[in-house]
Amino acid sequence: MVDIKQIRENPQLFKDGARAKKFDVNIDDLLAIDSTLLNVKKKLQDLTTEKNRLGKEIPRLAETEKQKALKILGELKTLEAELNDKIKELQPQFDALMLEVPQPPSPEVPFGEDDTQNVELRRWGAIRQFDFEYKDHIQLGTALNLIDVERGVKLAGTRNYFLKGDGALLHRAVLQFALDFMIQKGYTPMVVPLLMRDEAMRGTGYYPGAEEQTYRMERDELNLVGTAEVPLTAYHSGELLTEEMLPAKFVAMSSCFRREAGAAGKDTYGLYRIHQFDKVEQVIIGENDEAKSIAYHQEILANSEAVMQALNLPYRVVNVCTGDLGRGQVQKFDVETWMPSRKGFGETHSASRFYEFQARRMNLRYKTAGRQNLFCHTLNNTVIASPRVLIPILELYQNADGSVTIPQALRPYMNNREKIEAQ
RNA sequence: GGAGAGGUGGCCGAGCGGCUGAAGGCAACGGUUUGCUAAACCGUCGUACGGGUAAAAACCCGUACCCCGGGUUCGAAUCCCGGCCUCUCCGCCA
Repeated sequence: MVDIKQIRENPQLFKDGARAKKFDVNIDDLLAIDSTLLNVKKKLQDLTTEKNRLGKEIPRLAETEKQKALKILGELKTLEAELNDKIKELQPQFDALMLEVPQPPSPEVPFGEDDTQNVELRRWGAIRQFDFEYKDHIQLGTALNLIDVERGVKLAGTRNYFLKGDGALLHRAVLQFALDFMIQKGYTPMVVPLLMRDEAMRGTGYYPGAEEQTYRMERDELNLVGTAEVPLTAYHSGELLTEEMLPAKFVAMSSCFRREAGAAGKDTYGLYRIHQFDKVEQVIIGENDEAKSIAYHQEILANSEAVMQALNLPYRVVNVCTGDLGRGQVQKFDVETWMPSRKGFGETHSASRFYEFQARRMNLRYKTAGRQNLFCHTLNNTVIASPRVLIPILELYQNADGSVTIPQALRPYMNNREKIEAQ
């Protein structure tokens, strides 16, 4: 959520921001409701002042005076009810609109329509040239008995899969490696609940908007998270932290669930777009300071790059353009990893910073040394998501004989083996 | 699932329908003392919104807020109803 005062002062900034991000929200309507609401509230306040004043006199008045005062109070009460009705009508409209207003993007963000207009910032690693006919991850996974999509679909429908044998081990290895890496960087490891109340979904900015993308336990009014970002970011929601607690750095490994509604027919092959996967996620809850936020953003991006470099996977970093930004994001860097079967880079990481956007929604604040209460800044990024990252690992580490070399960094997690071979 | 208890400020915890924005304690902040730290003592110390003076810091006035929403009342933290949440005991289960 953004600050209504800032909208009042500079509505154009928010109009432009919404348009660039391709969100449809009527700032003029919002401001009109805001000013009416403000006006009604002021009237109500004046009226209440008068009511309170009169009420306090009552016990001290003589009988006739008292009756007179009571009569006036009665009239004031009818007026008060009218004003209250007006507020009850407008306040929900105001609140709903406020949840819709996007955070304006940083000036660093390139203007663009969609992900094709994201701007590449840098590349790392050499893209492997094959001197034999390479297989894609499904072919490899089937031949080596690592992946079973057919039975996943039989039991759970499309976009489901089993990982099996070394496939299951490789999946665990890459996640554990990433988690250990982050712990060593000083991030606090967390095991988090995956069924979240609507409040947490709203607080992180997923609701309203991502309801269709979310599996929901209707009976219990709980939502299966699409990322550990939700529990980690909302962990301190509603709290007043002290400045010494910041920055709070968390890392969690969790399963993630996504309905992929609206993606029908897209990326239907393989393990790229699936309903359930596991992810190690990093979250920073920081001070209300843009320079610090930007530094943290670089930090979480560097963490993910370090993991990819340790795995020796070629990737590029893109500066995500305005049209591809979420409602709350100020700026987002995606890490895209080379995937031979896609003949291109596929998104494997997404590093976002939000400034106060999420913290405002969840009332996440801290007290400064100067004893001022400020909203925190929040950021998050993928550390590793699997099985998506198994795509480049399997495909890039494959050998002409059909075996797959285990990346050096993962060998300690795979009983120090060097290769995955057909049994 | 059955029975009961409870939700008050950063935290703990009192609270008679008007004198309570809320006792007391802890924490925090400022100061005195002290070679330093600690202790002791004195003082300050909720949030949001609106209005006023102001460049700002700050200050003043008002309103709201003691889980949420309704109600009773001239007046509600306090009484009534509904909801949400937490805890304890029993049962069941991992």
